[in-house]
Amino acid sequence: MNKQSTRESILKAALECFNQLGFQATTIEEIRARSQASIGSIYHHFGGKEQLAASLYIEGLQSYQSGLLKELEQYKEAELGIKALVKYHLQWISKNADLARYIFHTRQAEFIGNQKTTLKAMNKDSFQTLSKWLKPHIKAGKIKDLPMDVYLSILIGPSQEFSRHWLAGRVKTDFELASELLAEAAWKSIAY
Amino acid sequence: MNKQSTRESILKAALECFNQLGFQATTIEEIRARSQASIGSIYHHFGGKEQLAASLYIEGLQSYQSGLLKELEQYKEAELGIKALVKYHLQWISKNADLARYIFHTRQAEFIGNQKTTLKAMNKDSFQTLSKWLKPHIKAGKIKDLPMDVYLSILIGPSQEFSRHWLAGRVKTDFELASELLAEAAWKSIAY
DNA sequence: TAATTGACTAGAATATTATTCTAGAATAAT
DNA sequence: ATTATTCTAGAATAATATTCTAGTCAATTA
Repeated sequence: MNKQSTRESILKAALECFNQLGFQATTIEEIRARSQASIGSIYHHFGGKEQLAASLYIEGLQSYQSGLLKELEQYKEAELGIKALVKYHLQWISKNADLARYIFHTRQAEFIGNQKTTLKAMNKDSFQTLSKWLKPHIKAGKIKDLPMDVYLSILIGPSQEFSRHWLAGRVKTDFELASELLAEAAWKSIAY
Repeated sequence: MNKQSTRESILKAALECFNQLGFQATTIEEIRARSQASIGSIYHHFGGKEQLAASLYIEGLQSYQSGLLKELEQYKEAELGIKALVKYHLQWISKNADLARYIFHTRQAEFIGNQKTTLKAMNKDSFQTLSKWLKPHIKAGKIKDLPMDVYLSILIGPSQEFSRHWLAGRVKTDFELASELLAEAAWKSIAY
């Protein structure tokens, strides 16, 4: 009966609330009630509602990103890597639907104040790792040479868009099938 | 010296505030001050902070969507239509950066309560118009036949993703160039 | 083991902010 | 011209976030 740490309970309750009620409509009181923590604890651990939202966002994104990059680095071959990337993205979202709903539906600008720096660093980091992985394949003529930002948009955009619809419950297509189709499409869109 | 209607001033001030400070951090008082309206007027016109945000969102989206569909319907030919679609999307975003920043960065779940129905209707509507336009081209074997939701993700996703980065100021590539590249890519990704 | 320290919990007190309400001005309808 | 309706104002109130003081607990040191 290993009790969840208070901090964990608060994060969990907050995620529930934010997804169910939206950020602005969830009150600290509601989070307190659901997590069975005290107001004092919440403020001790997070400092406020915004920072709480930010922690949730950043910790979630971190878990997603690190997994993504770890996955990618297991592949040497271009096609396999690209497809794995897309599949990982979709898999992670379906396995962590609540967190994904929060992270990928959320308006970043909302809470980022202090954390802006952290976030930028994280993005830059994974951007670079990705670029580094791609470079040799571009040089080898396996995949097209486009401006990196256009590149990423073409590669990630469709999965991102699809996930958004799926999370919102607006998708009829089987997730597995879609995953295959999107991986294939991503590869086709950048392969020579 | 045709004075902007009070309602307009409020919307304008709210957009400014939401983009600059984020939804949660903007106070009614700040909107009142910037719009030079009274608290009473704000509540009279919109009913509350959430509904104000919702109106901004819905009216903006409406303007975007109707333009998009009107543009599309001018083209009979598949390739031209698809490319025009992508270009319109990007153009609209660059011409209406503030509104776009608000609409496409915003977390829908946030305020949608009452308006949920309105929004669904709008989406369904444009979804259908789009499907109808695509159908003959699919039948004619000009473009691939994929599940419609996967289809739209591939078509719209990259531009959406690129816009997000551009609006966040994270893009180095020239917007015009990117626009061409993305239109081309969109076409390639669905053409037979 | 007792004392000390720092992290953590509690919830009442306070401050901030959203919303309601009452009154009146401007505009439109009859 | 009179009446109804929409709109503007801002003070009064209610809801909510945050701070503050007083503790508890668990680890560390003397």
